Amino acid sequence: MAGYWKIATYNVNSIRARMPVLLAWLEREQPAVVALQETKVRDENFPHDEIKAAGYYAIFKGQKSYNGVAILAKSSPENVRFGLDEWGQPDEARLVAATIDGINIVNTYIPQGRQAATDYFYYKLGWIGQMREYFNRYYQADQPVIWVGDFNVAPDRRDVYAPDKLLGSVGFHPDEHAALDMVRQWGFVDIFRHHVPEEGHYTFWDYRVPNGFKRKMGWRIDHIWATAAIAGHSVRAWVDTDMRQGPKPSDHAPLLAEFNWS
Amino acid sequence: MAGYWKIATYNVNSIRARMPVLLAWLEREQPAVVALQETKVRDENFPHDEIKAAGYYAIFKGQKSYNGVAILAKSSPENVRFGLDEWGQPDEARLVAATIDGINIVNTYIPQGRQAATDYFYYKLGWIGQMREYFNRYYQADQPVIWVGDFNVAPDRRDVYAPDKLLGSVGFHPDEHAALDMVRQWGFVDIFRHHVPEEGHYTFWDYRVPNGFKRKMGWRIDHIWATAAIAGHSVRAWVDTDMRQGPKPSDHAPLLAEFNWS
DNA sequence: GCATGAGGAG
DNA sequence: CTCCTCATGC
Repeated sequence: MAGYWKIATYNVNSIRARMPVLLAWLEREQPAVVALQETKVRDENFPHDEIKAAGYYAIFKGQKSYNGVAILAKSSPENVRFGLDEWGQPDEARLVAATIDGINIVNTYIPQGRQAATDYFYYKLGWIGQMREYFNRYYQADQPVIWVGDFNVAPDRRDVYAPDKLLGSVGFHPDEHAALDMVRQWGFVDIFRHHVPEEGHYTFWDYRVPNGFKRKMGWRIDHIWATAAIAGHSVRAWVDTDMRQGPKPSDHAPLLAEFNWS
Repeated sequence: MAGYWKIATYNVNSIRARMPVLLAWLEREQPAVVALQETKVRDENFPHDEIKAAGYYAIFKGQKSYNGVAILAKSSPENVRFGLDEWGQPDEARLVAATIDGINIVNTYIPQGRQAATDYFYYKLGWIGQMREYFNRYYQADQPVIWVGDFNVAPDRRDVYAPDKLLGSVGFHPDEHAALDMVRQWGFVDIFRHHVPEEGHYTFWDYRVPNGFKRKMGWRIDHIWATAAIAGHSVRAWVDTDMRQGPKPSDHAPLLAEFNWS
């Protein structure tokens, strides 16, 4: 519906490889805010001009090969912040925050974790845990805050294609669920789940699973979470799988939500 | 003109990367014979089906990454031969010969030579020298023979954008000229030169020269040479630079010649 | 600059 | 399967 304030999160898996798809989708969808993850590009190579020509401000922090986050917005972002803590982490290219249209946006690309019971996995759990401190440090739970991004965690059985088989694997592990739940309890509502209780809505399909998208072998690991102050204004949420039909899709699909917010 | 027998030579710089451009051009130009160089593909990955669907027989010999030659033809190729000598050279993916419509076609991708006074350069000179023996071994100079391909040599001052500056560099070196002239004297006419005496007609523009094509900084290193038996039937010859305007052009443009030959 | 492959990652 | 970097060739 025109007039609603719309936010999207989209793991592009390389913004440079995804530019034709991304620009066509921005043109069509016109969200007020787009949170991008895995831009995989150094800041000096970020396609700022093309984004600007599409009508968006862009704030971004990247590195070569891995990670990289950005926020695109029709209004100018304020209070821009990068990284999980104040003293610039090893991977500050995983979090970008800004205030846009009076709403506090936090966009994260949470570490993938590789394998349960590895250092990578414990690093991921610790990273998630620090998000609660992050929200405590910068916001209050009665403010309008939207936490979006690739969380690399599917919260419950409805969010993976084979919950019994996958339980305990990275992305659908009890420890991840516990860690994420601690952050949720700071004051978030899973906006997609709020509107869509049914199972089988995914945002990610592993390239290595043959025909994973067609066979509906996906994961819901990208999320839009909001505090009560704004969750009450949410109108709908959905996964945009259109671009998965076209050429050169990302392994993720965009997740969108609309709010009746001036 | 419809009815003329048309041959083309085209260094595709990877046939797989060039398929969209190549197919559109075949559809438009419909040559009887097309000699391709630098296909850069192993035989098992040669796009045989698409070529066949375009109405062409294909004979090819490739290797991974480098070299690779092919002949596409509307009529079935006979007496097919690969490599410079009978006992399968290290780089047999540089020469393919066949008889098509009664005309003996030899398609070569002559070594580039890298730097004057290196082993690579002397290898190139030796390779060119062996071409005279090759023609002696398989043909007689009064037969219809067409030698086409990327010779990696610009024969005279009209064939490079800066003859004074470039004289002595690889591709425009007196030793290359002498070697090539020995083969010419076996019995060949440079068909393009026969029709177009003017300078400044090129078939190759180094990708590394910024805007080389626009600035006309090219080389005429692709050739169609024919014995008198068939040179006398040649009607015209030209470089097709159309595809250089479109997306993803090769660093070479196709060279074409027409003959009034049944 | 534009191709190729190898090796690493997810 | 689809990205990345790096090395290599022209």
